[in-house]
Amino acid sequence: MPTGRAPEPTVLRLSIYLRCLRQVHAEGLDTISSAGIQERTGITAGQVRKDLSYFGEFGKPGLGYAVEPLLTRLSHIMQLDRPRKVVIVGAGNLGAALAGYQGLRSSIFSLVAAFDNNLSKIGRPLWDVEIKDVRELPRITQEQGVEIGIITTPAEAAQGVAELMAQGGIRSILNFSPTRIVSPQGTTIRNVDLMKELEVICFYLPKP
Amino acid sequence: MPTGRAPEPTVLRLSIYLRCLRQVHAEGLDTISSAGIQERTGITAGQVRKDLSYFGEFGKPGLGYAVEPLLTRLSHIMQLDRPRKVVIVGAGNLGAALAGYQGLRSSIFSLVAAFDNNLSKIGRPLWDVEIKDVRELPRITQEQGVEIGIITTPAEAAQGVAELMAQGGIRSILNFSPTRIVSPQGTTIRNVDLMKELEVICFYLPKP
DNA sequence: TAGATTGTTAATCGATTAACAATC
DNA sequence: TAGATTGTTAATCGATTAACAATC
Repeated sequence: MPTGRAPEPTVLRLSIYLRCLRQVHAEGLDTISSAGIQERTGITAGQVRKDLSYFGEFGKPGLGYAVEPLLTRLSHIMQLDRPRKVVIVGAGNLGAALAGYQGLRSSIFSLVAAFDNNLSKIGRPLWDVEIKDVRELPRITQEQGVEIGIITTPAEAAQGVAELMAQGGIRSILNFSPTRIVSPQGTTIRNVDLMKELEVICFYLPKP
Repeated sequence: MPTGRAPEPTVLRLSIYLRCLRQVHAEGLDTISSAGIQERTGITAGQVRKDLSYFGEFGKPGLGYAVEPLLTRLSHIMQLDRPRKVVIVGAGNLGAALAGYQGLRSSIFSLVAAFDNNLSKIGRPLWDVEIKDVRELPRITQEQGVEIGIITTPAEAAQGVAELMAQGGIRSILNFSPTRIVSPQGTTIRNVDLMKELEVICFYLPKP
């Protein structure tokens, strides 16, 4: 029986299970055991069962988990069962690369606009969307019901953009700028810091 | 006195301290307390002291930490005190965006080549480097003493690329492809999974 | 010196692992 | 049924926080 809240590491793993299950499903299997998930993800079978148990009882002793129902349940738990609108702010190289992702044109996510503050970019197309003036962000996201914002601006602009996003009704932000953002009231932020990752792998370089 | 090994979360924070110290140094301060670091990073003062204590005693009671010496010491601990050569494999949108990063043309990192397996890309320039045939990777990285590899290929190619990198003497890999790589013997891999991050923020969207 | 701040120890908190009774 | 595998409990492990004596 699901007791309190699931720990964050569990949530991260949930998305790994989801990817694993999609693949297993595509392969046509309709059942998988926690041991099978371990084999494919490297996450131990006990951990898998523990993680899932935060959300309910999905398996049958002796049989394992029915792939498709579990996929459906986990998608629902992760709130990936209805389309989410996304905007990207910062139409530089990284913003453009992310805007091109097929994953942002899927049944789960749809990219509705990109924004920049650079006049020479505003009005131009970026893949299949238009680059808009960032000052229009709150209005546009409000009108369209955008729920997710991706920040790919330089560090200096990030905090201001986060606040515009909050104004525009966005509640979840993925921040790629190399700076700490103070979460506007009511928003969740996840940070992806590419230079930090690069520095961290240096630490793990073999010591001379 | 530094006892055993530092936990991984500590290493991640080290790179945050480093960024903070660089900024503080640029502002011309020459001393900072753990409380000052807390103010700028959000990491509690006690945590800061604990983290640093895994590596030595860097502060003076009553005074705090001398910024420049600490910067030097931490850079050394993180192995960021001499230049590291980097290659990128996968010259798609993301690879191109990362290859354009100024941080890869710094005193810490230098990008020496990009690789792809697509004949129409091989031989073309990508920013200031040339796109080479991925089959040449082991030879080139070996010759040039490349230590870090960045993978921005599709999932299917990632494992093979990691093995080529290992052959070429690369010991640390940053993997952006959405798949689990089994580390070749002697290599460390860090994974950055953009679609996963996007899925995870959906979990934290306000529940209806 | 007195005030400030470190480094470290002990207490707490949280997550992972091991193990097994329940059950398909 | 017998074998397999779940969900869960208890034990372990590891990281964070609180607190304070040492000391600049």
